[in-house]
Amino acid sequence: MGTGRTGSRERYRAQVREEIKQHAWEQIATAGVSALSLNAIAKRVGMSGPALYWYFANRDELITELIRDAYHSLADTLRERSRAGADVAALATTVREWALSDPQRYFLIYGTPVPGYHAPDDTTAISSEIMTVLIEAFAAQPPGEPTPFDAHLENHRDWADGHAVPAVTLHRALSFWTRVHGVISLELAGHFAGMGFDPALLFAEELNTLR
Amino acid sequence: MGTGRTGSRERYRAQVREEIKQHAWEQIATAGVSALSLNAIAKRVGMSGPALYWYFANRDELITELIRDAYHSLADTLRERSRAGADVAALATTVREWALSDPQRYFLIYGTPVPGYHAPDDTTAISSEIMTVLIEAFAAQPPGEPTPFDAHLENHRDWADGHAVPAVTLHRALSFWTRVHGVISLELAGHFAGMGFDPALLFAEELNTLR
DNA sequence: TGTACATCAGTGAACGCGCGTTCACTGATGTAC
DNA sequence: TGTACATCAGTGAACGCGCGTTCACTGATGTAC
Repeated sequence: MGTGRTGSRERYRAQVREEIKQHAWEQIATAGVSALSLNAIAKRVGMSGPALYWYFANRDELITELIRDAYHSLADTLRERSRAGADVAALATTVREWALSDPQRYFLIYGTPVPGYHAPDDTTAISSEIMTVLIEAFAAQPPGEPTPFDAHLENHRDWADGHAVPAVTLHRALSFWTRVHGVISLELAGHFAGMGFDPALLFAEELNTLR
Repeated sequence: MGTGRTGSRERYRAQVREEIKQHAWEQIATAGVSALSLNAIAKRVGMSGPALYWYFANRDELITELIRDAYHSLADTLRERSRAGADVAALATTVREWALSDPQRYFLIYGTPVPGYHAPDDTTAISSEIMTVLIEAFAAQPPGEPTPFDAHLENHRDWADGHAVPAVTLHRALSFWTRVHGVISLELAGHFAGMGFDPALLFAEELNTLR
C-alpha cells in the first residue's frame, strides 16, 4: 500500500473519501439527495456497505460534508473570478453557470430545506464569505440616493461587520443575491419550460437594472 | 351512512379524501415531502394502511393531487385578490403571505425538483393562469422604453397567447415573478437567518424598483 | 315495504424490499524496537 | 534487517425497521325489483 512514508495511509483515506463523495454526487444528480443510499454508493465504489463507516460516521455526516463542499465550491469560484477582476455582471454569470453545471448541487444548498435539519455552523461562515465578495464588487459603484430600506439596513448591518461601505452598497449586494436566485431557481426547477425565451437574457436584464 | 339520497357515498368519499390530504399536509409540514408515508397517514386518519388505496391509487397519485391543490390554492388566492382590485404590490404581498403560511407547500411547487418526476399536465395550465393575473395587473401601466430583452420577448411570446400587451408588459410580469421568488425562496430556506434585517422591506423594495 | 344482490369500504396478514447500522472477525499495513 | 505488535481497512452475516403494495375476506351500504 504505497511507499511506507509517513502519511501514506492518510493519503489513501483522503483518496477513498473523495471517491465516495464523487459517487454520492452522481447519485444525487440522478435521483436527488433524498434517494442517496450508502449501500448503493458502496456497491459503486466496489466495497461492502459497512466499509463506508470507516470513512463517514453515518449518512448525515456524508451529506453534511457534501453540503460543505458545495458551499466551498461556489465561494472559491466566486473569489477566484473576483480576484481576476470580474465585475458584477460577470459574477452573476459565474453563479448561474455554477448552478447550471450541477443543478442538484445548487439545490442542495439553495433548494427545499429539510425541516429539522440544521446546516453545520461553518457553512454560515462560507455564506458570509460569499457576501463579502459581492459587497466588495459593489463597493466601487457610486452610492446614489438612499431609500427607506437603506435606512433600515443601517440599523441592521451587523452581518456586514468589517465593511466600511454605505448601506446602499449592502442593499445592492442583497438585491443582486435575490435576483440571481430568483431567475436561477425558477429556471432550474423548470418553470420557464415551454415559454421559449432565453433565461440568460432575462437573467442579464435583471442584473442590468440593478446598477 | 347518511340519508340514502343519491351521492351520499360520493360525499363520504370526498370527505375522507379531504381528511387524508389534510393529514398528508401536516406530515409534509413536519418532515418534508420525502418523508411522507402512507401508513403513517392512515394511522392518523384512523384506518389501516391498505384502506388508503380506496382513495388514492398509490403514493404518487396522492402527491400529485397535493401539488395540484397547492397550485390551485395560489392561483385562486391571486385571482380573488386581483378581482378585489389589488395592485401589483398587493399581489406580491399576497404571494409572500401565501408562501409564509405554509413553507413546505410553497416548496412542493417551487422548491427542489425531483429528477425524473414530471408534474401533471394541468399544472402548467394553472401556471399560465397565474401569469395571466400578473400580466393583467401590469397591463394598466405605461409601456416605457423597450430593452433588448423586450425585442427578444417579442419573438418568444407564444406563452402569452391571448394577451394584447406590449412585450415590455410581459417582461415586467416575468421580472415580478423572478424577484418575488428570489426573496421568498431565500427567506424561507433560512438564508437571511442571523442577518437581522426585515425581509418584508427588502421584498417591498425589490418590487418597488420594478415599476 | 321487503328482499336479493351488487358495490363499496374496510380489516389483517403477508409479500419483498432496501435501508442504516452493529458486530465479530480477518488480513494487510505501518511502526517501534 | 528482522520481528512483534498495534492499528487500519475491509468482509459477511445479521439486526430491526418501515416502507408500498397485494390479497382474501368481511360486513355495511345503497339500489333494483
